[in-house]
Amino acid sequence: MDPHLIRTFVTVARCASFSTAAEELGYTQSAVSQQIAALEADLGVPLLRRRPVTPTDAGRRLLEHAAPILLRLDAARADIRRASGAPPAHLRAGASPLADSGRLAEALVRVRRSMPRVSVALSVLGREGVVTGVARGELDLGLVDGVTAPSDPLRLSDAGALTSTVVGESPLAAVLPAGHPLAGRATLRLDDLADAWWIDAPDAATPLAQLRAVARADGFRSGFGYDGAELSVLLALVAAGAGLALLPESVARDRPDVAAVRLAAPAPVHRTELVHGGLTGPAAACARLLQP
Amino acid sequence: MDPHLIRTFVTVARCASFSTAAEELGYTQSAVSQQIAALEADLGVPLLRRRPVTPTDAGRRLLEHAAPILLRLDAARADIRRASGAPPAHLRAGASPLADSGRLAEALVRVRRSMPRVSVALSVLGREGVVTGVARGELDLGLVDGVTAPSDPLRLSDAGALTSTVVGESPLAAVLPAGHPLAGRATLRLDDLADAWWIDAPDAATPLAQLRAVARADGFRSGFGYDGAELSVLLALVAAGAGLALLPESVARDRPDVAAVRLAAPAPVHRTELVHGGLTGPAAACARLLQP
DNA sequence: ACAACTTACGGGGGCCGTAACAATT
DNA sequence: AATTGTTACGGCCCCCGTAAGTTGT
Repeated sequence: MDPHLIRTFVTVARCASFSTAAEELGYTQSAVSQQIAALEADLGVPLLRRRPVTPTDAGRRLLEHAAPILLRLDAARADIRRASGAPPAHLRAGASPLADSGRLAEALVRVRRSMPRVSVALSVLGREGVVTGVARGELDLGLVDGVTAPSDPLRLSDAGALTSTVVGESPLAAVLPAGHPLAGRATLRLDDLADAWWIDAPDAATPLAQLRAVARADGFRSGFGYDGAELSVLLALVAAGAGLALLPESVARDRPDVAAVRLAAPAPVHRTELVHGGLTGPAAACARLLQP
Repeated sequence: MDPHLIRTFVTVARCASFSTAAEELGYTQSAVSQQIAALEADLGVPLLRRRPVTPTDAGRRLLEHAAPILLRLDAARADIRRASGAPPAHLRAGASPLADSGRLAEALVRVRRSMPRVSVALSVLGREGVVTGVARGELDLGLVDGVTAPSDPLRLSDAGALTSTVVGESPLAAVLPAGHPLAGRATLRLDDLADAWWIDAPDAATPLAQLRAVARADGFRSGFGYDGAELSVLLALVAAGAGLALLPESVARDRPDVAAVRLAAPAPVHRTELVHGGLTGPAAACARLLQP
């Protein structure tokens, strides 16, 4: 189970082709063929059906394990690099779209003002992207948002030695078209919304899987997906009747075509957490500015 | 970051010696020396101080990552083996000391009675041991106990594709010597016990770290450790005044020398969960018998 | 001086590339 | 027939073992 082999296996499965994967990895397709054969021999199970190239059941299992394994490996390397070596002269921050990036931006500017020699960069990525970026050491800190029961930690994908602290919470609201029958209500219960139709927008809104976990209920069907992270697009979709979305209450203000109805207590909350793998140098200064 | 190298590194660090590790691994100490050198070259950091052999900061970081990484690798292999291949003709079960092993034993006996050709084995291990055993495929199912807030999952070490279901809960009690000033109370609050002295018995009682996490408080000091899993030994220690222990209420019955005082609501509970990596064959039958 | 880790060096096995082969469309 | 994956073979590199070298106690 050489990570090297896992990596090529993942690539082959994604490309659904030995030759394309070989090109992408800089090998000959013969080498790739041999690597897959070696992996299958090691595990004693065929992982791919050929022509067309499709993962077997065993292969699908391996695919599920591959990403976390490779991530942990990268995270370990990054963590070790952090442990030794001078604190960096730059600050790379990441934020998921619904995290309070305004506050982060302000903190970054203040850091740069007080330490003019450090270069600062901010990236907005999906939740996964932020967490994995921090884990891999590509980001010095990240602001990730999510939905949980109050006073419960966010369930982030586990990459090992990451620590996270709460930097903000805000009430959640179901966002619906302005004319919707429920739009007049003062509050709503999450359970009552399980039967509604939702927009599946894992980056721009609350992922439906997270929603089901928090509500401890199935349902939350979706017939409409949105893969981007643009809030305005999502709100336009809601207004057009594509489905509902669960968002922090504040985002729906100043839009006449949608209505936000706050969830009734006991309700899950929208929380943003600061994620990092050990704060040193400029990142530590930035983190201090983000504390309430 | 070849897993092979990580493995030897862990062994060397544990043995605090290249030569002893080499013997244990079946290599020459020269080979081990070269492997460590290769790993250090790959990471660009010294991992060990020599003479005496001691991990550096970076090495300590790697040690923390190593176990989860190697576990996940093993877990992936086990998961793939499970996915392909006939359901086994045996049933290997594990339980942590405070899990309801009586109920498990009964279920195992009934399984064996209805399927006389399957061989059954039961091991009592530490909590970690059960979870890792199931993850590695050495156990078909495990019964693990722990302490959490009600309606909160047990926080098990993450090895990937394991699923767990609740099979039982019982109230928690602080166990104290019979003559203790608090022994007469009807109930106690966990917060009030943070300043007491506790027995650090991670396998036989609630691990103190878990206690602090549930209580959301520091404290729970310890001046006395017990490494075994024997409940009678632990209760004898409590009776002798070594410290307090948090246990399911039932275990302290029939012992005149200790008193169990139930925790006042809202209190954490003692819960045992069934852990498995996909139920097939006899394991599925056993799991059905364990459902309430 | 000894114990223990490192370095030098040689052999063998594994890994990749070239090229011929096989199988599927 | 063309495309794509497999097998055969040869070279190179990596890895381990032997043995000499170095270092800290």
